[in-house]
Amino acid sequence: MLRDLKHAGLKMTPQRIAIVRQFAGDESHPTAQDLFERLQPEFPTMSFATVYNTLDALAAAGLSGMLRLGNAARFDPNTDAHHHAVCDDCGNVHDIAAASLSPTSAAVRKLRRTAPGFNVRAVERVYRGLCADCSKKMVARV
Amino acid sequence: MLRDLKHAGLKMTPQRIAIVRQFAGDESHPTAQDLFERLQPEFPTMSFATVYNTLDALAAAGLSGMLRLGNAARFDPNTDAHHHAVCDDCGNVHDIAAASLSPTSAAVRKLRRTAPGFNVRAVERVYRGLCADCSKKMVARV
DNA sequence: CTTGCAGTTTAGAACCATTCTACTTACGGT
DNA sequence: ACCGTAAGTAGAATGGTTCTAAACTGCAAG
Repeated sequence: MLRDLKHAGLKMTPQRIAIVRQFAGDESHPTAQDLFERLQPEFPTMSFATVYNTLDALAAAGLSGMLRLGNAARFDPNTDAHHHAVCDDCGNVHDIAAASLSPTSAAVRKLRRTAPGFNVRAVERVYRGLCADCSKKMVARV
Repeated sequence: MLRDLKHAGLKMTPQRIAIVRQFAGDESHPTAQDLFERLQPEFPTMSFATVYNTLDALAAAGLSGMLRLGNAARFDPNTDAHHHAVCDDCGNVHDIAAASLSPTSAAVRKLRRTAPGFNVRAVERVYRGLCADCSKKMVARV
């Protein structure tokens, strides 16, 4: 990811390197707040704007994505096509591999009927339910 | 919807009646701000909290849903199973009818593989692309 | 019809996430 | 080493949502 950052013509500042190190490979879909807090010890003077600027730059370079499920935006370093499974109870988000986000021809046909003229680019899915841990807790609670 | 409100054991206040009147059947997926502004002329003293409280009550009674696509939450009075098509350009959201939000057996099988233990309840889809109007504009712009 | 009270509304403050601003700093090409 | 400019900083500003404490009001029971 660092290599890609450089390749995208972005300057390699210590802050960016630290953010990327913290972010790349993180599957917890952290918020800006999360990343900011984790970097506090190393960069006590870092500003929120830097976290947002860097995440925006990564997104603009196609190196990361964003996800909105609650009040706060969650950032996602996984650039492979994938969907998300969200736990109704704890709110944790898991990645679900997908072959592709491109609409299937069946989806295109359906949209032609229900939303004529809409030009689909991608189809995202959110699976809602209970994650493994919370499913167990629910059983225990009864 | 008003009947359902009463049936859900909620008090019929003038504010709630006005909100429901404004909201029911609205396919624009309004934000709290939108509804608040539309009700200003009729209820100049109404508070934001009332709009949120009422929308929360409706959601709790299963009479409406919520959707998070940008900074602001959008509310959705359509309780039929459906997905959403979001325009990349103008941000407008259209409903796409769906037979059901229950996971297909294929989806359940896939999740068993990629997220073992996750207990799916519903599958929501977001179709991203350009709406009919914006598609036209894009063509015109070239 | 009156009463009581739990559920509602209100204004405004508080809170959180995000963006903006004006300024300083420092990466990286020459 | 120098310079231009991209990036970082602190803090204020903005926008959305929730909270609080006090006043009000449907509505069920008398």
